[in-house]
Amino acid sequence: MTNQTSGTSRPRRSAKPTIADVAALAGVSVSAVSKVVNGRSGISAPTRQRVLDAADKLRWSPSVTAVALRGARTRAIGMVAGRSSDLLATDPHFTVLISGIERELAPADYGLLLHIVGEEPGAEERAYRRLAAERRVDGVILTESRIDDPRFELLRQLRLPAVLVGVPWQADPVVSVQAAGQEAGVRAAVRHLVELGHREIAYVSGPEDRVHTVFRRRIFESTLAGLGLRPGPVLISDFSAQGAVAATEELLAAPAERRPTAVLFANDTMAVAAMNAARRLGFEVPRDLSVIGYDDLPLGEWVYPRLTTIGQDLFRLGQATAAKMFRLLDPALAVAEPPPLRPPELVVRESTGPATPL
Amino acid sequence: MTNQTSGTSRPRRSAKPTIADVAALAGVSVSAVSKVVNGRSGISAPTRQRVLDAADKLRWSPSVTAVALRGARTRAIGMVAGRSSDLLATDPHFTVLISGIERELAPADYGLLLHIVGEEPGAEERAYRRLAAERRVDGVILTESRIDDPRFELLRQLRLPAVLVGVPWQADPVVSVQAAGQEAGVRAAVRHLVELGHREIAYVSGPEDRVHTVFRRRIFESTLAGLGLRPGPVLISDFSAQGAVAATEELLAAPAERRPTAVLFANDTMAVAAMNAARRLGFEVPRDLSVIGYDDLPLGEWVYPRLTTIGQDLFRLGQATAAKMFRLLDPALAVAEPPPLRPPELVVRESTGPATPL
DNA sequence: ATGAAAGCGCTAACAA
DNA sequence: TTGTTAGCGCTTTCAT
Repeated sequence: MTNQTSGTSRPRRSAKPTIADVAALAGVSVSAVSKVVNGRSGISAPTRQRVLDAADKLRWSPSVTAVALRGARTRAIGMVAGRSSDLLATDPHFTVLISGIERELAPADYGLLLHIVGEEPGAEERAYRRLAAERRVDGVILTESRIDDPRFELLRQLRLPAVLVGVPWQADPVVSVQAAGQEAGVRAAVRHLVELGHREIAYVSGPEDRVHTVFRRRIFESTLAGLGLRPGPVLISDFSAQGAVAATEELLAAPAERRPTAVLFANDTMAVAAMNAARRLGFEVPRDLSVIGYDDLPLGEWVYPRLTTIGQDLFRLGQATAAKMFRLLDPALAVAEPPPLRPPELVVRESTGPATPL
Repeated sequence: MTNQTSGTSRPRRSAKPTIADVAALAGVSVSAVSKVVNGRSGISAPTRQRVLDAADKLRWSPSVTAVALRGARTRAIGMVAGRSSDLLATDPHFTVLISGIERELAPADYGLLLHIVGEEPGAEERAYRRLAAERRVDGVILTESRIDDPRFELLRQLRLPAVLVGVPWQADPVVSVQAAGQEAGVRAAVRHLVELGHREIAYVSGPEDRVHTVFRRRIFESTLAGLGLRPGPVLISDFSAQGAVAATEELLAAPAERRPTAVLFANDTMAVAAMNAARRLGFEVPRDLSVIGYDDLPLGEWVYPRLTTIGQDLFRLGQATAAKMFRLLDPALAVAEPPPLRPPELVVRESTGPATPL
């Protein structure tokens, strides 16, 4: 009765049930159970039902660990965020993206394994190497495409399936996800400002090694050129609020005739920080300075004045990315086609207004 | 030569190396390799070195999957966020906390498996059940303690080690992490306002089923009572910016003699949204209304006016939580003692000022 | 000090 | 249709 001898029989103590317990309870073999849970053929209806009942009763579901070891999927996707936590805290960009990814992963019973590494050189590479060596994930999602991104080669070498969120640089050998017509947003923003009479328009960009940053700056310049205008000052900043404040101070310190009357920022957080900095310097938005952000985060709705921004649906972008990953790993995983991506578009609110003549 | 017969020998194709490859290269047995990587005794120095070299050369590290199956750790901690993604996007609270957790997990080679589930009833429970049934994680971190939190019983039943971030309700049977002296923050904030001459002080709290919310409201009320004052209006809101805006509109709509001259909010995001809402209604902060937030997120530094808030070091709280989890799972994992937690303290900036006499 | 071998829970070939 | 069994990569007795 109180025996605990080896594999004698079924009365397990109280540990987690295994496939063997289910098989025993259903009175079938383990392989029968396996076939049922994996939807393989060659199982009679009554048997299937008995297995299902047993599994249900025992609250059993296959151990991902064992399945993974067996060579199949780990049912996890990795993501390495190489940003300082401070930046992460300021800019919800990532959070929204991750939420979108999750929304797609969850129904497929996939998890997201997150690694937030600092910006120390090598930290990111180490994280990917470990993910691969330990066979922890089926693939990784990359964000913030970089020019000549070293991660692509690394991942190829590591044989880790990867999907990039956003704009690839040249013919980068990694699957990427983005809406067509990326240039629409910045283009519309510039036109909007020009229509409002602005002639001296500044651009505050993120670090120059980021693809999207460079890409957008080029659109900015070419749109202006197409309108026969010359671009105002272009400042390279980081993505931080402090960076935006510093840039704003610099821009507004210029003599009035060279001072920009409008600024485009690389993200909403920077734009909002800039509005506040401007006000602190005695400039009123949008009367003295028009400001445009990027991303259309909820933030923009409740600041004062409400932020005019270039909207992209990051949540949906996350979804699409995860879906692409599924298609890459195993088309059977991609249940439903996610909603299509829309190009970024200008959301006009209150932070832009007519240029005030000097 | 071109054989691919079974376990004949070593010339693996190009797949990931296994412990056997390392053993072969080092000319030892697999168990020797295992002992070396696990720091077991009974290995001579030269052997250890040969193994290390071989592992290094092959860029091998143990498969977490196999280790986990073997019954040891999965080297992953789970976290289920039961918030709408919109709230997540607005309030970086979570992000900072997660960064802190990560900082502690990473050196121990632990990953964070994140599940963002919506607010549909049952979604959260399902997520935990799956985490447990699939044996995906060694333990879970819980946030946002709730009154009579059903998760504790669930997790106990699931035999899933859990650590709670923040204030437990009564004698909840879950390990929890928080700094001593939680009441210090709100208490100092109330005193600060009273010293500035405010007598009609409002409180806008989060949902009433949250422990920290109720806890803070009580401190608010008791501090005021201790000062011989009666609390102003207490509004129950959600944690959203919209909620804060609505609450502010309600508060400011009151006739002047009953209108609060200061408000405490449940978090920084709400406070900032409220400042903007007030301005939109023609009230200037802090002249007409003093505003205090909670958390001390970076946001508060660059809004205008700069936000007075109750600071708690969420990053460090995350670290401490992960450390506690390690201690719970296996004291050997807890490498260094994390820095001690400090009680929340008032950070006075620009959003609070003297009460303007009627 | 070192190695052989038995599983951990599962899947998939192969038998029956 | 059903069951038996050999591993997946690793750790851990138990021999040697």
